[in-house]
Amino acid sequence: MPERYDPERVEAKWQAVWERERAFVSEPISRDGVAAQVPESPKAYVLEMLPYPSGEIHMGHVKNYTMGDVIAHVRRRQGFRVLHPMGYDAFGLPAENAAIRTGEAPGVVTRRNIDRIRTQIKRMGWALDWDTEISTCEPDYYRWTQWLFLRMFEKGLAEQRDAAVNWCPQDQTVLANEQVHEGRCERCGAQVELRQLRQWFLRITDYAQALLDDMSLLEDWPDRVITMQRNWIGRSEGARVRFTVDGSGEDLWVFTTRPDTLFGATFFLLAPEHPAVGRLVEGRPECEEVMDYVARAARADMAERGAVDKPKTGVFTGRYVTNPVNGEAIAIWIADYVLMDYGTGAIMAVPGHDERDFAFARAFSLPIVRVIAGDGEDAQTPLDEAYSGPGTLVNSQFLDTMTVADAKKAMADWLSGRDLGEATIGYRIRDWLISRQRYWGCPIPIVHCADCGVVPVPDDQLPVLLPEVDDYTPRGKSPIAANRAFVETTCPRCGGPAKRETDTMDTFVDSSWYFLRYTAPGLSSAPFEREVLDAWMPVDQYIGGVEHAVLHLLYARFFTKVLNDLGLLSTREPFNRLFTQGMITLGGTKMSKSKGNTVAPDAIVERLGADALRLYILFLGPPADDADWNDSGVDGQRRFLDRAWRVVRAAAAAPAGPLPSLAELRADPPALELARRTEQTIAKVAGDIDRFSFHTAISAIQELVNLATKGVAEGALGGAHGPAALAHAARTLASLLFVFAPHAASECWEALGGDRLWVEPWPAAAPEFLEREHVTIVVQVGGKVRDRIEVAPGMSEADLEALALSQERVRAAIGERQVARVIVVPDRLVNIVLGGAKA
RNA sequence: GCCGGAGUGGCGGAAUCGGUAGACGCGGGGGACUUAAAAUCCCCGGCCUUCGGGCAUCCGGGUUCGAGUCCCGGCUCCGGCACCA
Repeated sequence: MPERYDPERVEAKWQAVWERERAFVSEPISRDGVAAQVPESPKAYVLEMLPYPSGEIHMGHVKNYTMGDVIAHVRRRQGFRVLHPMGYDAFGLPAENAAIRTGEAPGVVTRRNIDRIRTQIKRMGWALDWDTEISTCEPDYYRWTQWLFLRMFEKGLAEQRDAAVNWCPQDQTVLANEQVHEGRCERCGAQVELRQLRQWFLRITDYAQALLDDMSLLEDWPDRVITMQRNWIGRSEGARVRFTVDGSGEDLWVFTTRPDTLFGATFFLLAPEHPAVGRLVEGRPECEEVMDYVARAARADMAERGAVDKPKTGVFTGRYVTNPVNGEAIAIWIADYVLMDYGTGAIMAVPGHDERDFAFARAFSLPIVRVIAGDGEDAQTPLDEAYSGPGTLVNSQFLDTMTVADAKKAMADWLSGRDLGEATIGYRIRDWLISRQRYWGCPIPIVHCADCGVVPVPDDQLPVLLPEVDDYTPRGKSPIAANRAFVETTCPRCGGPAKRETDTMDTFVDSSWYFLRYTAPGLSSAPFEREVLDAWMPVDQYIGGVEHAVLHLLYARFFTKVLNDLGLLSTREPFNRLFTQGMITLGGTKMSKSKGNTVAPDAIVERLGADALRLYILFLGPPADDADWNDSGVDGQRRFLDRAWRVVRAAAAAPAGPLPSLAELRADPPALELARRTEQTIAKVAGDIDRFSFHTAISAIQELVNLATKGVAEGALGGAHGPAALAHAARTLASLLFVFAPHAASECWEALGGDRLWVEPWPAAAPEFLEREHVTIVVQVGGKVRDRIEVAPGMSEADLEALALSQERVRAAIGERQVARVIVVPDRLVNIVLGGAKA
């Protein structure tokens, strides 16, 4: 064994061994022409979110994949069959934007980037099954994305419809609701506009309740992700109420969570985008002013329009609706604070009990009526602000004197009895808009025929290949629309001339099912096989960034439920346990290439090795928290590997047999101490990894190394059993360290005479060594620590009390005062509670 | 505004069930080895102190023999959503 640890040589050596011996392949995997056999052993599907192949891995990837690697290694050595795959989320805007700049095809850019990122991933030494590698931009993958889209189309879950949608003027494409933050495109930051367009949607709203209900099936997800999804789905209980327009008799429906306040509805509001607006004002004197307001609302960007503190604006239509409960005619106004995409786009305004309606009523001098009386209020108490607290109904005929809760129910019953409405549930979540007017994505497998309408491409004509184009610049429609050979086709149904759909799919569609394809990479007959899929799903441990809480993590849950309903797989939820990691920052701010404040993993690996980086990234702190990068911290982990190496080297230089029994070791206290610490470390590391406390697991290994180092340096391990204890400590050290620093540990293991550490059973602590020889009893007087005494474990309470009271320092602390009580916690402490002065 | 989370040395953090606050690491100081340096190893590092001890886990209360940990009230910071009827 060389005197110095050389990471460059050692890491290259073991990476070559793993590749040559195909150390981390999984079974079963579906392959063409091969019948898969499901082994008996329990399974562990360990998955990290797949990377976008930008060409460079970053510290977030290092953290993500290293955590997964630890779990996968431990599970494998615990006897599980493990699936730990890797792939690339390869469609998307960055490659396309690069293509627009350079003229190079996105596919060329992407495949080159994949080659680069694969090299970097391999250099980290993660135990991945490279046989299952997938890339979402390849036809053998997106063929099945199209196939799944068609299954949804058949079930009415994919549909094309006109809607007011988010348009990003920078990226020249529509966006899903989930991809807009504070009125801005989450990708480029441009202010999003609303446009009325015909687009493809997946009906995720059909699954809103299931997405809430099935949260109970999840074994371990972070609270905040659950909360974010719950808020995003935004369930609220209320009622639908039908109002009828005076004159035309047209029905306008509203959704309200407060049907109890219906007698307080003094006016009626429509969103500017509401389809009834044009009809209402057509040919009326208000028409011009109303259409002008509508046009202005359409131009305003979403962030501005949505500002909470913005003064209320609106315009009167000159029309009225009848309030169904009291027959009153109330004015219809248009107001931009009413949103077309929530509820029905129309609301009954109850200014007495809704803050926004109150502000609107004040701004336009509309009537305000009290229908709820809070504590100490009655029907006449004036309202200087909207009251939304608890109380009893007033000015509300048959609801008067009821509580709010009772009145909600009574009104819902009253409405449904007269066919004027019903209790219903509203959701905030909107259908998932998946069409994109961009090039580098999965083509939507649909043909538009003048005679047959929207026609799905038959399965046997898949994949619809993404065609070559000359210019990737988006101009409001997908660049592939310019390729006539692609667009002009024949209708699969009638054989007549037809045009292909030219929108591509949101890349989040690609990543909504990739974790299923890992069980059948390259299978040409189906996206996956149910038997093999069921042998792996659900993912046992999923790890990734929290930024996907209401994007990928919601979409993947939706897909899984749809596929379950289609009978394609058995599980209702894709990810049984989820861990969301914190960011690695530099100087407290997010690392970003554009700001130039990044630390490249490559450079660290080159200087100190992958193992030091892997250790450091996990040692930084609790992995769920953000953590700040510190160069000298990695140096510290490199030094730790050197210390571990020296301990192993000392052990290898003095070969010894197995660890003697506890009884034999008692004759050699330094050896016994090391043996005990070794077993304690085994117990602690396993427990810490189970609770994702990698940094304390590494600390424990460091403590073991420190103790062994000290023993070697001081020559304390020269006794009868010293060499055996040292050898045992060194072997255990390598065994535990392996899951964090697999290269160095494999080399150490080999030097100690071991073979293939990655298949070596995970160590179990010998219980007899975990029992302590003696325990420190803390002696408190009046709750303050006054002394510490060493005793054998298991000493009786009476003996402990007597011993504590006999201590000189304790007696001094008690002084002249009286002992009122003595609390004894066996093996831990004695607390002497004092009363007053001695009589 | 609503929802979620967090406040512990110079720094990252530990204390898993209410029982020794500060493990492990970084940085700092001292020592050994060396002609010297690097590397390595060892030791010391919360604050105050009349050297008895006193005070210390964001602040103020409370429960308890005992609180970083539990309860109530505040402050600060981070994240998510936000005119959602």
